[in-house]
Amino acid sequence: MTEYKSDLINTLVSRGYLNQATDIEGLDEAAANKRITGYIGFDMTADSLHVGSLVQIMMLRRMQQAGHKPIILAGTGTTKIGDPSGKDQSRKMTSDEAIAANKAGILKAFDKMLTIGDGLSDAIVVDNDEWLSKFGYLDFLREYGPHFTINRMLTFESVKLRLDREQPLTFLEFNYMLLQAVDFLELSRRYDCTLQLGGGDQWGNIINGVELCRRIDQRPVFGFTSPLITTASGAKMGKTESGAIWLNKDRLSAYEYWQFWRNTEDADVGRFLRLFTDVALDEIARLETLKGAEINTAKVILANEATTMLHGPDAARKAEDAAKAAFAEGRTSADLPTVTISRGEFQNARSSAALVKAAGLTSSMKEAKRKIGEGAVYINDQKILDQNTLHNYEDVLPGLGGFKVQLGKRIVLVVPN
RNA sequence: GGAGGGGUGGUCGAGUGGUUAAAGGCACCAGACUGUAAAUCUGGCCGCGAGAGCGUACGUUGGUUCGAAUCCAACCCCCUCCA
Repeated sequence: MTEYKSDLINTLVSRGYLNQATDIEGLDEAAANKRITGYIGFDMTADSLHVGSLVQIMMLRRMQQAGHKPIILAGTGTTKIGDPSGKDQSRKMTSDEAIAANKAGILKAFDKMLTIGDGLSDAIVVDNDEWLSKFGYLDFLREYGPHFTINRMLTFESVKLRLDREQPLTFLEFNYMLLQAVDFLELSRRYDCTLQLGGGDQWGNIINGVELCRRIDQRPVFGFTSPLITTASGAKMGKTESGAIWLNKDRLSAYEYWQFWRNTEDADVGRFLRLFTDVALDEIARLETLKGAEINTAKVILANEATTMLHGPDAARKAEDAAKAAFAEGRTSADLPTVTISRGEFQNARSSAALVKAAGLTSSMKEAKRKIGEGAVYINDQKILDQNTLHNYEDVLPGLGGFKVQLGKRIVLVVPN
């Protein structure tokens, strides 16, 4: 493997973040000689990011760890347009109010993962609405239009995908790449930002920015993208039917976040440890070689590290304890996800099926009953065979005040009040 | 504006008057096996009901018919070609 001069590039490459980069030697040189500033833009399309964006956040973190300065670009302006990259259909327009609310939610995760502030390598948050919303149409066209040819724009993956599939690509979306290119130019001027990072699907958008900076300001800037992270079995990471793995606590509890990492496939453990934790490379190399059931210790480390980084050490420890109690020792801990139900609805008892449904483990009574029939349900560690078994409120677990309701490996504490 | 094609369950995609809650694939959930893994096998996968069954559902709204996702009309949306 090539040795790079800078800590930053060495780290990014050796931990598996490199997919493509423009002039990596030039970037390496720059990063070796001075503090550089790099940014990643985030869409404000939901009120929380999910693990799909975690690689991106980690890259900013790696920059910070290496003493460089990360910029978190909140894409309020660009979200008003909608990035067509990697999507075979247009997104619905998001209202301005929703975008503002989403921004607040999304920024919470960055507080945990990065140091944000005024220090030399502290991250800063910038919003592209600041400049994008100020352009007049004619001014914008005259200023930037001449630097882009339709011929070239048509060659980009995001555009070709739509055209090939005969899916509509609106003029609105077609403009997205110009706006992102202008973002890079603005950031390079305002903050001396010389690096844009992003996911693999951002390559086209990024090189447009790199080229724009060179054409207009003759300023050499760099682009760097990460690979799309899939699991060893080929699935897109972090998207299950039961819901995305959200980064915000109010969307997904620390316990469930911990469980997500704990359930990593064997074949992914090493790669994920490198990407998503700060564990040293030689230690990871050792953990990877664990065979059979022993690799579970590596998964626990992965879960603990990842959860600590996002939700803090206390949350991680509680999640680990709760999991250990539930799976290894058959105990029940108060740190399991909790659902409250109202006693009023039922006089003195609830059926097993009703508890499973109330716990949110199934979406309907019907399904709850089915699962009971399959022998998948345990309540207070008793296997339930009859869906009509009644559970009196007096039977809640002492000390916890709730029923432990388990469907497969998912466990929820259902507390009547 | 003109001509043609199309809108089916989470998704892809069959079905063109009754045997269709709607084939099949994927995704997803659970069980078995295990190590809270993968692979494999099994079951499930609109809702309510213990069940017979009932209620909703094939872009929308009406209509024809004993009976429609399937036929007709109007409307909405999408695609292709032409202007």
